[in-house]
Amino acid sequence: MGQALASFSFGVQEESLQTFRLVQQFVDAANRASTLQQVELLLEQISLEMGFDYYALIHHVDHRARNKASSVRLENYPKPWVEKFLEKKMYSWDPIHVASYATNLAFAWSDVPDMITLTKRQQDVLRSALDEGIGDGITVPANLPGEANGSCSFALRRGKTLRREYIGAIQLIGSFAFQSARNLALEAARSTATTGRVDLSPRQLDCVLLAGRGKSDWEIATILGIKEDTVTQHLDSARERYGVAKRVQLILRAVHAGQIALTDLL
Amino acid sequence: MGQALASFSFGVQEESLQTFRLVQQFVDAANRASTLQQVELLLEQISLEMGFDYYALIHHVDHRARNKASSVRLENYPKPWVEKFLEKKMYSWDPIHVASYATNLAFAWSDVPDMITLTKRQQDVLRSALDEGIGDGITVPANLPGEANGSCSFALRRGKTLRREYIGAIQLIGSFAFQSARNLALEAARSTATTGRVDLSPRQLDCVLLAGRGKSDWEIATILGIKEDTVTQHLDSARERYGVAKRVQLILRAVHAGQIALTDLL
DNA sequence: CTGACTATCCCCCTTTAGGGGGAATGGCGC
DNA sequence: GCGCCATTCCCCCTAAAGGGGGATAGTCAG
Repeated sequence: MGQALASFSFGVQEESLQTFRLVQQFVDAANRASTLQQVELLLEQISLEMGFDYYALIHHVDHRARNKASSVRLENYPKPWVEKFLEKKMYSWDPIHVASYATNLAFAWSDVPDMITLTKRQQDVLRSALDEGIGDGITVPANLPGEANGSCSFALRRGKTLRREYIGAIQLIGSFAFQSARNLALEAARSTATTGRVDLSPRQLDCVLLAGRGKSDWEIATILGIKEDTVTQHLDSARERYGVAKRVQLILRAVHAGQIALTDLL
Repeated sequence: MGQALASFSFGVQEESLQTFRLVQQFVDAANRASTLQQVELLLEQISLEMGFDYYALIHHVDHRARNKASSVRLENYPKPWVEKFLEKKMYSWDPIHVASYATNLAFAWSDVPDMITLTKRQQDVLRSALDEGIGDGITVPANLPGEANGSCSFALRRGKTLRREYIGAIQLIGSFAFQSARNLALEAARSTATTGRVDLSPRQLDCVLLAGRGKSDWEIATILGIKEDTVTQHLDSARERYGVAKRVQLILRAVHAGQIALTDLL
């Protein structure tokens, strides 16, 4: 497996200032957007201005099955391709998506073979996309711990040659676009469900932290130097506070509430 | 809890081209760097050029305990602060770090209270940093699924006022710097240990998702319309893939790897 | 002082998870 | 075709989690 060849540019010298202004305008507009439709319109405009045919700002999840409130999908790919994509559940192993888990930087699709080792199935995906008229493109990763992975891509129709000059600009545009869309989706999701903030006691936190690391009640008791029943009691009352019945839910609620960090449990 | 106020700028109009060239130069140099020492030197130079006193390009892990090969720590914070930071294991719940899990964009430290709800302990951290002479700063998140979270920060001495004009430039500089450092560290670590990305099968994902919502094996079986033993089997093999023994750890690994979203489980 | 909360410990019980074995089917890659 | 993997199902057993019921002692605010 090779490494992502970090490349960067804002366009040739005489164009760079102009490109920069394009980015500035996009970011300002994205920050002002109050609906996902507005963000999508901005994506459409900017992709045209930069000479792209397709855009895709998506969370890598099953958009048919999940609660759509918290996951975003803004794209203008050919419908048959989208159908096939969802049908085969490609979102979890599509080579472009997998490559986006290997870097924080924007990358050209034609560089993907240098970034990850492609399985035959993944090579088929690239060919399959080509058949649907999708050529080369650029993808900006958008991964947040504890959230579904996502990305913002811009692509060309088959046969067109990718201009890499704007990859620096696209890095910024993609990042800001995704954040804007994500915030709007989260806002919409938040309005439905209100979650009151609950804090755990220090000792409860100790137990929850260790439970989150996969320790059993007995192990936690041994580590903390108290009886197993006491640990059980702490975890019982912690679950009661969050109003959940299972250990798994307790840990996830504590992580979501910021009481413990996901990285502290791994 | 408010939302991150995405802001962007390359500096005032007459300075923007100059700032852009600074970014371009940094990125070019970062791409050419062949050792972590070179990257650190670049960080030192660029932080000076942009008027910062401190830089910190770090993975959010225990740098004393873990295998240092794959985790990066380049920083010039005051030694007492670093000592205290590691001593109290702040890397896992430091408010700046936690805030960096909520966005992909560079953010000012003074905006953190608008991004996440600070616990009392986290407020103490900010005061404690101030006591050590560390004032405001800007952090660029660097989170990759399946890897330790990280970030690249630039900070000022206490009392100085943060100039937000360069936050767009810093977004790029931080991202490229981190990727460069990460690649170099990985290259060095690749010889010893290989940490491959692990994917779950579609059916395993179905089971893990429901298990993460607190369902029992029997309930999952009923929902999916298969036998309980099959569900157990899927969860067994899923746990085996991640090399973990407990259900809780399985869910957390899947969440951290971006296979399922935390918000889909609550 | 009293009531609320915390932390500690003890008992009972049922359900669930985890650790061992197996086996049959179908798809895909080499 | 052969091997690997995903998916489905079956058996065994022990360990752990969850749902009840208690008790004692300390802190802290009203």
